[in-house]
Amino acid sequence: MRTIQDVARHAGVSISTISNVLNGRTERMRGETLQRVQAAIAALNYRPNRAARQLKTGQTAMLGLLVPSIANPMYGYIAREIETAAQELYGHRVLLGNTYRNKAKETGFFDDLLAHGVRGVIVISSLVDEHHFESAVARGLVMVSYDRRATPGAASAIDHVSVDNFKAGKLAAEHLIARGHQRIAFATAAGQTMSRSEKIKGFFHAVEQAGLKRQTSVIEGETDSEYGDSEMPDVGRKLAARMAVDPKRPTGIVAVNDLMAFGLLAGFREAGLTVPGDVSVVGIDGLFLSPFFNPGLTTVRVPVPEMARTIVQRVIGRLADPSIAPAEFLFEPDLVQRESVAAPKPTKPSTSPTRTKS
Amino acid sequence: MRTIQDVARHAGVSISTISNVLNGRTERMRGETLQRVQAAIAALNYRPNRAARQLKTGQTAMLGLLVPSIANPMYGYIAREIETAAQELYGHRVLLGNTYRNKAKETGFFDDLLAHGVRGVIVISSLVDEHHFESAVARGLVMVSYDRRATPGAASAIDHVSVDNFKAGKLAAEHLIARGHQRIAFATAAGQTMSRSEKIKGFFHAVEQAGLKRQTSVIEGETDSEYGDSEMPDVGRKLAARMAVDPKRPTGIVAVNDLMAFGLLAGFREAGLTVPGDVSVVGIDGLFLSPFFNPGLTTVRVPVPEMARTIVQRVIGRLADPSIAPAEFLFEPDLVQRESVAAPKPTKPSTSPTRTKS
DNA sequence: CTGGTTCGGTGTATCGTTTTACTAAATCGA
DNA sequence: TCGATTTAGTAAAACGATACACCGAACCAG
Repeated sequence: MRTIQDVARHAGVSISTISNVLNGRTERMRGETLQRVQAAIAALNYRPNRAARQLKTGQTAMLGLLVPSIANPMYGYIAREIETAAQELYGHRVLLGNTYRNKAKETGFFDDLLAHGVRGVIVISSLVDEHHFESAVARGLVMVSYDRRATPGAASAIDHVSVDNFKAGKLAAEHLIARGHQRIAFATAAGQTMSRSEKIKGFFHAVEQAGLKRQTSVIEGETDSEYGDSEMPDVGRKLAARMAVDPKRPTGIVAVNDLMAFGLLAGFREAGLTVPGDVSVVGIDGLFLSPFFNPGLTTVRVPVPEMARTIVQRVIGRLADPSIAPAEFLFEPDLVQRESVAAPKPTKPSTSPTRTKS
Repeated sequence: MRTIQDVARHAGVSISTISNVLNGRTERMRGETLQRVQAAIAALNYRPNRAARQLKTGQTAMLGLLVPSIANPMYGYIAREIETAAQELYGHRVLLGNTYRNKAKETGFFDDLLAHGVRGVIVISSLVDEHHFESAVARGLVMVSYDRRATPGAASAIDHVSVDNFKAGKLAAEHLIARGHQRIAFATAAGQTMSRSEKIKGFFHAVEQAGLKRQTSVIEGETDSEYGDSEMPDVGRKLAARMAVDPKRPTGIVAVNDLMAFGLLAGFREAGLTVPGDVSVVGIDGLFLSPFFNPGLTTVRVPVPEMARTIVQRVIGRLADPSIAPAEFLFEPDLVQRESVAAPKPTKPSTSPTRTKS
């Protein structure tokens, strides 16, 4: 590897001059000198040593990205958009860490980022205890969090960019209600996270507006899905098996996310029920795989690319100007209809068949 | 952030001594001194500055990981296993880059790794031209490649760890043949990659053994799937639509990967065909989502966690000892049976119905 | 002619470590 | 008791960049 010294020698100028052109201070020199320096850089194929630069300036063009598990296709999608935006828009690289929703792993990641001189970090986490976040911020990290609303009232040191989960839950429930469902449920994994409870609030809001409150419920999987990927469809499948044997089961279900919806689909099928014939299901996320399931999954889509751009722009922006105050950004989800929702079968066979036909 | 100076002052020793304990040279000092230093480190919550250390030693505990798209669940899975192994087994962090199978992006990633002082890189790529890999190795990178066989004969500067793709294709075809299929096909995207052609060779090997060669074919999607994720199921869906209208279509299909198989499933369903009733399909990969499709996808599983550990162990090992020669590692895939394969329907309706019932 | 400004650069301390000498004190063998 | 070792630790020169303070020459107004 070439050093700034080599370039200086090759161009016949001092290293200060090289450094000046490297950092855009070209107004201080003759065009001819600039040319010579640039020629030397090109000739030697010189790239500044980032470690040296970082040691001196304390800055590095790297961002940390912490996800529960990159094997979860939703996080993979978000990560791809974030990495691409960071790279193409701002020339930053990203350091990835899987946390498995484990606090020690998250803390360890922050330690390493700090040690590596990385000052900007994007976190996707749903740990309820966010104390270690605040302490990481106190130690100098600029943090933006995905899909994790600020605790209302509490002034946060962290940017929050999330989808409007309340609206997502509401949209899903309203869709079921509009199709005529009266007994609906919200299916989720055990354990509360902020985004989950927002979705549930929105879901109940729609239900109450329709006067259906007494007939609706929240159904929780037996275990929390620790990583948020492989286990999630499994809890959906088990939930469906449980519901299938209940004669008073809901006719329409909104799943906390698409992965759970996929599991629900499989579970109902295995129990001999058809979707949407016997039961309707709507997901939340809008995974690229959802149209390929059978039936194609109706789901509430999260605008991932726009959110990713905002996230990256916030970290970089606040890194450059620390006086910018943390803020909260909310994005609008929208419903995409496919084949997993239909009108419910009439509740009692004794009801006049004309009502069904109307 | 504390520096080694602060610790030295706090412990009442020189910075050399601190550095010595940091680097395990504890045999050169009294136990009492060691204790004092450790206490000081703990008291100040000191972490060595990696940039400074790297500037001095030229080493950094970071690995590069280059994937076509982290939104592809298969790459997400591999990435998770690699990151976890690197972190837990060797304390290394990973720098992620999406390449979109674009040569300029790959080259740019190598440049940045070098500039950041990262010397070990893991690449998942299927670009046919591997010249830029060799040149990156020449510039000092230690590289291990996933699922990309070495070009036979040519001594490579790169480690290759892959699944036995020949066997994967063979296993899939044999399964179809064992179930009685006589007219089978291999479905792939346009564009050749090494792993694709190995799979096809294995596929044909099985077909020839069974004497079925004349009736079997390779069916190519119209466009290459540029990223390897969202587009892949789409080409499968279109392929299925095309096949569905062909009266002499194959009764059994092996898909180049699970994502394409998912698309095939959806495409046949939309065309009014049932799987496995009208046509059987088997995938390759063993994605965690494959059991949740309808029907559950029969697929050839690749042993990702074991491969990930080998990959990481190779980079780290060769980084530590440059005299180790690059090698090739082949892993065995295995078939996991689910519901997407059945015996074919009898070819002609005029055939005695007793055969069908038997 | 002279003092002040630009212009076009350069010298060098510094960032936080690592590591190769080097040294003062203690111990030891004969 | 003396020179040689060993023990326990330290001094200081890098690593490759940045940026502040400086400097000589040319120019210019009065």
